[in-house]
Amino acid sequence: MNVKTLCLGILTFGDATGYEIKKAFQDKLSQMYDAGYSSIYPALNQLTKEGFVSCRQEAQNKRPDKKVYSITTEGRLFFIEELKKKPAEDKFRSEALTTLMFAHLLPARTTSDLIDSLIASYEQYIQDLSTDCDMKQSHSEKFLCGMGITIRKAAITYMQENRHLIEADALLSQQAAE
Amino acid sequence: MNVKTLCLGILTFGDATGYEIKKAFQDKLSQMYDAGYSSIYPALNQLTKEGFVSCRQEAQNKRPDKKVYSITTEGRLFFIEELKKKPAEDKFRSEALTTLMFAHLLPARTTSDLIDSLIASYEQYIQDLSTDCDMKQSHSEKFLCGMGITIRKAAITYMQENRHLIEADALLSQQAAE
DNA sequence: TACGATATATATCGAACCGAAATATTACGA
DNA sequence: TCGTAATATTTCGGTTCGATATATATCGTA
Repeated sequence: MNVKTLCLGILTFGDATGYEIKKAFQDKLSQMYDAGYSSIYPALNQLTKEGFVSCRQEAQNKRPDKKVYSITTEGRLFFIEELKKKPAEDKFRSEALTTLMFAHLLPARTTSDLIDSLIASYEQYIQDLSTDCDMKQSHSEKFLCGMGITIRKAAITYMQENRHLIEADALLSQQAAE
Repeated sequence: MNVKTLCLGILTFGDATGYEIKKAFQDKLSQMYDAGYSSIYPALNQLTKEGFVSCRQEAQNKRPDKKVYSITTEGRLFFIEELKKKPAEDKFRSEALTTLMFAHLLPARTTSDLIDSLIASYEQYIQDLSTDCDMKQSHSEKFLCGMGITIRKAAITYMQENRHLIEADALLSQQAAE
């Protein structure tokens, strides 16, 4: 599973331009998989060469030509085969939480501020997602959306209940330094 | 924040070889940030050129020379400056959950099996982490470890309580097709 | 004892992916 | 009117990933 394959997957919902595919990544999948233009447009060119999508060019008045992509029968078959393959392990990367491993090198205040702003950004995320989530039509989308909210709520509660572990360390090492 | 910077960070805990740095990524940071040899070794070469680490070569009997890296004063200062920068947004990527967006293209059984094996892999992860977590010395490590466990537990509960949303859809579209 | 698996140790290739910028126009709100 | 957001595509450079190659020691087990 990669960006190329997922472009194909998004086209199973209907024809779309590269720009619209990028929006679909954000609307439908951003919780679980994101992709940028610099991955999507080259992917569409490759898929066209391979015969998995077809492309019709629509001229627009005073805008760049719109290229509308459709999935072909071969593309559909290929995508379903890819779906059946064992998915890769989930990946999570957080620079903010990584920073906490080096709390001993920073002033105690910085550590606390970092946790505060991490909690704040998660709360913001939950708020944005909650309004989105109600508007979703399909059950799958609601499921994924709710998953994103649940995970972040659990993370916030955990941070609030356990931040003292890290903050105590930071204070101690600061006192030792003084 | 990137692999290069984090190699520097790991060296603040003490001298290490590339191989040992890889292990430190797994032991200390795997929850939050992972890196492979193909990122670490070139990073160490660059850091050496830039004067942020020094390298002493230790000959070993019948094994390749061991290159032990130490962080320099400039390296330490540079790392602390990097730590102060605003961290990038957290990133999460799950091919398994992404697959669920295309449940309508797969037989209903496959969807259920997918959720089952996702729950199983999270449970395995929690078990592995729990034993690790008790052995951790520093509070920061315990904090991050606990975070990983908490998030996955929340995800499992959510999936168990809401999987029917997706599974009902899959059954319906299958009946419609028959 | 022989065999396979695991651990130590480094290097590198190609592919995938990301972030940012360039380009050009319309539409909308302050 | 001025700036910002939306529509739409392309591309550059840098980062990262996955896989493979090389070489040896050690440990368990059949």
